[in-house]
This record gives sequence, C-alpha cells and structure tokens, in this order.
Amino acid sequence: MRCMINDSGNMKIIRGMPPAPEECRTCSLFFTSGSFCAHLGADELRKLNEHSRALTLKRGQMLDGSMLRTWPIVAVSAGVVGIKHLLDDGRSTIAAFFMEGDIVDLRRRSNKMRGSLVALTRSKLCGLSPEVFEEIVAANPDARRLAWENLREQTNRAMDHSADVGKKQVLEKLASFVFECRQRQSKGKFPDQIVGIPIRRCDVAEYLGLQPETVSRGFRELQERNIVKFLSTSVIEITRLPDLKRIANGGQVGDGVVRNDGAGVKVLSF
Amino acid sequence: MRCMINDSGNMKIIRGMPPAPEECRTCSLFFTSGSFCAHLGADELRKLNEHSRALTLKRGQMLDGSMLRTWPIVAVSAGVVGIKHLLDDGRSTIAAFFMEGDIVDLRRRSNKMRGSLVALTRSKLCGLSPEVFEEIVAANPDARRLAWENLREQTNRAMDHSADVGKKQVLEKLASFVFECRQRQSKGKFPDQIVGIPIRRCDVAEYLGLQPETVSRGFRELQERNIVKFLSTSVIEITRLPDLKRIANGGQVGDGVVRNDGAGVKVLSF
DNA sequence: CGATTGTTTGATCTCTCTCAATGGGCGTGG
DNA sequence: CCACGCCCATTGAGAGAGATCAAACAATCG
Repeated sequence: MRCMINDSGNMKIIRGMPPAPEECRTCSLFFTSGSFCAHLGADELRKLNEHSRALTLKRGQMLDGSMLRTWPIVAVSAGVVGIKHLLDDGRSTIAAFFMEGDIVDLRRRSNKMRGSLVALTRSKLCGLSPEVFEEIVAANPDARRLAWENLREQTNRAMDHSADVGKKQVLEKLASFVFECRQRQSKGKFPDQIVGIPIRRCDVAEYLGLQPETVSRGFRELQERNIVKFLSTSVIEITRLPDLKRIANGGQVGDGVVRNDGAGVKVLSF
Repeated sequence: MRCMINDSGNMKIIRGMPPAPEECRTCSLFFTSGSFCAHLGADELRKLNEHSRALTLKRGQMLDGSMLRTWPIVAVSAGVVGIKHLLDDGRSTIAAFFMEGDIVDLRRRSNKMRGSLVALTRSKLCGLSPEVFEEIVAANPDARRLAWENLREQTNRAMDHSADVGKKQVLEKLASFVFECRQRQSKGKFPDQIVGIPIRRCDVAEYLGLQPETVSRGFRELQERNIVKFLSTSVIEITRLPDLKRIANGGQVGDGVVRNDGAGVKVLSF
C-alpha cells in the first residue's frame, strides 16, 4: 500500500510516490483494506484510472451488451448490483449479487453471456480496461492474489447459492440468505446480531427462486417463532442465532417456545 | 507448448527440452489443448508433478477435509466429480460438477468449506501443490490466462446454474441441463445432436434440485413430445433442437405436433 | 402531495414431492 | 458364460408446499 489513513481520517500519501488520481482518492475502494485498488501502487492506480470509466446507476438500470463489451470488468464501489437472467415468458432470476469491493469479470469464453448486470440499488461502479487489469495482475502479486481470491469467493458463493436454491424449503432459503447478508456486510456497520438486507423483497425473491409473497410469509414466520425480529423492513435482528443456523442447515426447529431446557434437550412443538 | 502430437498419434518432444515426467505423459491433460498442463514447460510440469499427488476415486468416494487441506487444488483428468452439500436431515445437493480439464480450487478465505468433493463416476484426479501452482501462474502468462479463464467459467456456470434451479419448471431444468452437458462434452465424442449424460439420474436430480422420479418423468415427457430421444439411459439425441432451446429459455412449447407451419407460425396445442 | 412501485395478506390451485412397488442393467461370483 | 443379487431407474397414487390470483396497504420518488 502506498497510502495510509491517519487517526483524523485523512489520507497520507507515502512520500516519494506520485499521488493517486483524484477520482480514486474519493472512491471507497481506495480505502477498503481488502480491496483490489487499495493494493495498487499510485502509478498502477493512475494507469488503471486513465483507462477506466466511472458509472453511476439508478436502481433498475442495466448494463447492456455494448457497454459490457467495452467494459467487461467492473469494480463495485457502492451499492448492490446483480446478474439478472430473463426468461422468454417474463420470469426473471437474480443469479448473484455484488457489493462494495467485488470485481465482476463478465468476459466469457465461447458462449454468449446469459444474464446482464443490473443495479439493485443506486450504485457506483468503475469499468476497468481488461488490458490494464491484466497488466497489473501480471506484475503485482498482491493484486493478483486479491483478484484471484475475489473470483474464487464468487465461485464458492455461486455454488453455495445453487445448493441453497436447490434444497427446497422457504425458511431454509431465507435463513441462509440472512447469513449470507451477515457475512457480506461490511464489518462494524452493525452489531453482530443485526443484519441489513441490502436489497428489496422482490429482489430477495428473485435471488432465492421464490415469489415476493412467499418471502414475506417466510420472514413473518421466522419473526413469529421469535427467531428474528424486524427492526425495519430492511434491518433484522437475529434473536435466536442457533435456531436460525439450524434452519439454514436443514435441521428442524420448533416454534421458539422452549418446553424443557433442563438438560439441554429441547422439546419442541409444532 | 513444448510437445506436439504428430499424425500417427505419438508425442514428439521438442528437442533441447528436458522430457516431461512419466506420470504426466500418460495423463490426458497433457494432450488436451485447452488444458492447464498442456501449456506448461517440461520444467514447470516436472516441478508441479513432483509436488502433486495422483488420486483415483471410485463413484461415491469423497475427499475429506484433511485431504483437502493438503491438496486444496485438484485437476480432473478423467471422470466426473461434484461438490456435494449435505443437510442435517440427510438431503443432499450437488452444487456443481467438474470434468476433464477442470481445475478445482477449493481454498476458501475465511469461512469453512461448505460441501465436499465427491466422485460421481470413477475418476482420476491430480492434487496440485498450491505453492507450485501459484509459482507457475505467476511466471507463465499462458498458464495464468487459462487458470483464470477456467475459474471464471466455473463462476459463470455456477451462476447460470443458480438461475436454472431457481426458475422453477422441471422441463426447463432438464432442457438446460442437456445443453450444459452438450456444451461441456469433449468435441468429437458424439455428433452435435447427440448428448451424453455423464452422471446418473439420481445425481442429475440432486444437481437440479429435483427428485429422481421427477427427472425420470420429465425426460419421459420430453421424449413423448418428440423433442429428444433416448438412445440409451445415458445417451440422448436431440430431435427438435429449437423446441428444446425454447423450453430451456422458459418459452412455452407444444406437444411436438405442428398444426400449421405455413407462415412460420406454429399453432400449438396442449 | 399524488402517482407509482413495492409489500403484505388471504383463498385457491397446481406442480412437485413423497411413499410404495415394479422393472431393468450391471457387476459379481459361481 | 450364465445366474444371481443389488442398485438404480421407472411408474403410479396421494399429499403438501409454494405459486398464483386478487386486493388492500405501505413506502418511495418526482
């Protein structure tokens, strides 16, 4: 890293290095320690920035094919974007979603891209030049490691998600989703047991392969069982973490009313 | 590439280079032009081989945690392996499957691995040393590009698959699955309209989030509609490619009996 | 503040799962 | 080489979970 943040929140450039480009210095990725950009030298950053394009998307806006051909690699600096697949009869699915720090590489070998990148909230992206990106990845081991880890993480998440939507029950899907949100939300944003749902109900539904109505009913049931509590539409508190975990793993769990917890054995009724 | 295959099928080492290790010379990956190993120099190959471990798995065998900690990166040289997720109540899901040429990187950042690698057919694997792998990827741009492409392809497949299992209908899942098999089967193995199903029905079911019975019924319906024809349990012929494609894309399609194709308009009955 | 979009609730229906039983294929062992 | 046994694939009938439809309510945005 060529820059540091001091206690008063100001950035301090390590002297002797040329400064990072203005656009980057105001970008959250520049400061996020786990992010690709934070591991670049000022010279690399400048070159990447010169061949980048900042994009601001409103919810619902979509990066179409021509855009993606020019900017197939996109870094997310704020908001949530998703890969949306459309079916002929209008049904649509969100195959994955990406948040701050994710680098989405939409280049695809032979077959055409299925799905397109859609903003699920107002979001800020940075389209990166594939050539410069490759160049940096070749030269900078740190950046390479991070890019590889990021992509691998996306693969793992996508595979986990496949399993989640494949295993059928609604409550299980929702519980897994809550944990996915918890794991991905930036540290320190909320206490551990508070989870922000970064996307709307209908997007949750499309992500989990459900109907919005079903999502609503499922969340309601979790709340009625005292496993979670909705502080607002998009912020929930996990009140019974073990139960939620058990549900996410496919284990049965009761209505939250403990009949007998004397010997660690809970007799549960339905 | 440091080696070539001549017309009579024999391998010819380009002179001046040390020969590749014996184990590699008998491995299919050594010859497959799109594979990682085929793009390594003999010296790289030898070093990788020295720190590798060949594994032969029978159907059902699983690479457990301790194995995966030592060999988190695995190249598949024959057969089919899958990532299997188990739920507390016994349900299981195949989140993804891998075939010849795939490099499966099971290293995972913070959270523990969900799911484990299981052989879906008798298969041959090669556990690679992460250190040597990294070293090669750093030094060899060709290898880096291939490894990256392979991983990205896995990500894309996993995301497509999420969408497939999320969008509900059985026939659509099966149609998509047939296309996935077709796309992934090695070129020249079958004519274009013939697709081999490399895994068993029950694995297809677990992969698509269905029950084996439902898979069976679905395939039967596709055959009754004259869209596909089963040459054997594991080999199918696509008889109406456009219809199968339409189904895979979520469009409605009739019973295969064309009522009126005069003006390109098909009136379909159900 | 009004219009639009998103969320929740209830009633009904349909698709897929479940359970049970039969049939076929493949490998094993004689 | 053939017969046996096991596992897998298939078929059918019934049940349940989630989808669908319709409508009221809440939230967001210009």
